[in-house]
Amino acid sequence: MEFPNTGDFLAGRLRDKLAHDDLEFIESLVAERREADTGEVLLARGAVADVSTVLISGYIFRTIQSENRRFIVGLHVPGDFVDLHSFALKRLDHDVVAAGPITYGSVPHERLRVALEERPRVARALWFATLLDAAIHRKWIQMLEQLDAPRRIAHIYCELQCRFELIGQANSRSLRTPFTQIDLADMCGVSAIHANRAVGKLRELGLAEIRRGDLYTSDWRALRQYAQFEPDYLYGDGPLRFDQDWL
Amino acid sequence: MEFPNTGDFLAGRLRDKLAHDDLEFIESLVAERREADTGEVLLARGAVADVSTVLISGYIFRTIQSENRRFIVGLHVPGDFVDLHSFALKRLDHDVVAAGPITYGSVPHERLRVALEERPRVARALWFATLLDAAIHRKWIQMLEQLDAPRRIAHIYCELQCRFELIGQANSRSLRTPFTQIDLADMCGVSAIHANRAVGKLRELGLAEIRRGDLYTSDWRALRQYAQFEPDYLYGDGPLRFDQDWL
DNA sequence: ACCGGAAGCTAACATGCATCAGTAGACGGT
DNA sequence: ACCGTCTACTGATGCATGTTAGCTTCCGGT
Repeated sequence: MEFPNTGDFLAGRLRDKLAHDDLEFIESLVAERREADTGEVLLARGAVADVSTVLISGYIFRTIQSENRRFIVGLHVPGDFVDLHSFALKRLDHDVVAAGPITYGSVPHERLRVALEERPRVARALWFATLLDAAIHRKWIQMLEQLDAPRRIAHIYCELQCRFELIGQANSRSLRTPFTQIDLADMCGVSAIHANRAVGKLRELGLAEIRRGDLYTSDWRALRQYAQFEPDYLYGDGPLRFDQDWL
Repeated sequence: MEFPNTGDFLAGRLRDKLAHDDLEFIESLVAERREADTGEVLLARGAVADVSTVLISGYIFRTIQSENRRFIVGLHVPGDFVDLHSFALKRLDHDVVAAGPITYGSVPHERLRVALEERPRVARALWFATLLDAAIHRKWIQMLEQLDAPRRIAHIYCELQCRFELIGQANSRSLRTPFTQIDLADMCGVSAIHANRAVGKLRELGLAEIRRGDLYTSDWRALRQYAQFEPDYLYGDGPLRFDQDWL
């Protein structure tokens, strides 16, 4: 799960948005590299932190815990800053949790503060990252308003695949995740049993095979069409494409 | 719909977060004051703007248009900056639309750029505003994953009431909006017919009466409890309370 | 080899919601 | 005064999803 072709471990979505020395600078912010395992809470709702976290390998959930049930309201891939807001908001409204085994880096807020003042391009890139998160949130809202359970699951995997493509880590025929069907259910807002039915339906339709979280398909295009997935909102290529030159 | 007790027309959520001269400064950014009516698109998906918009009175929807249907993915009240992202993202992934008659102010990006450089406290306040939007998005995701239609409608009104309280514009027994039942349906991801039944159910339960978008209730507490509404995520008072001193 | 727990899977029934069809009142245009 | 359109409202039917219960498979621990 390391970044290929480079020693950079955190370039992620920022890679082609920033000059090389800015990337190196961001990496130099990381004070420590750590590991965590399934279910470990990196930052709990309401807690105050003096570091922010960047995901290096694996997946991270944003979850909101209610009385009976856990809801997954966001999902992160390597290269994402997962709690930049803890810097600006002081306390987070939700939990940040490891989904499967991960490695991550810690960036002390003090270094972040200095960086934001001295490197305007870095500041903009980080702002872009939080706005991208919001765009993804909006897409999830639409997805929940519009799609039935099998399409929601397909959409989530399509989004993940696309985000991996954007950081150069996608495989063409499979997408490995440690998600259980319960995780999928909590992302889609359906019961675990129904998530199981939905997975079955995708298999039945010949669109995708999901086993132990790993998705296998021979036809991403068909899957994307079924899920009504349109990647514009990720600001990669296409009509909404983001250029750092803009700012 | 003017702000009470002051000539300030845009203090909004920022009022108690900033010193008076910072507030005056933000207001001085507004180059022009305009009006718009139901359905007018202030900023279309994919369009490039050289101004950002602050809502002065009325309501604004964030919408995503799909082939057959419109989805409302966000909602704004007076004092909100509704397209700060157009500044940083260049192009927006969704439409910004007037919900009923509104007045709004336009802030040229050039002024914004200067302001962000020269007034760090203002920059932080605006960053806070975009992060607050993201927190509201997350709550909507949870709401859609967790609640049935009547509770979703109740939750939306509770959130609005709370946001008006935070800007000092709430009435104790009623909440006026120009929303049609179709609007409510598009926010909740249900059909207009079902939105109608949901409104009927709230009336039947004696929790609230919704007529032409206006909600009347004698017991906000009961309504909040029914909708499982907990206002933490709005970063007003309470455990997550936001202090500008933090940064 | 055995056990126990977690994940995946299935069936049967109950509820939420969509869809289709249709009615009634409000409103603006002519 | 009339018409058409938009919004609110109602009933009937079918699909999507929740709930409960029970079963299997896999896997780690002893």
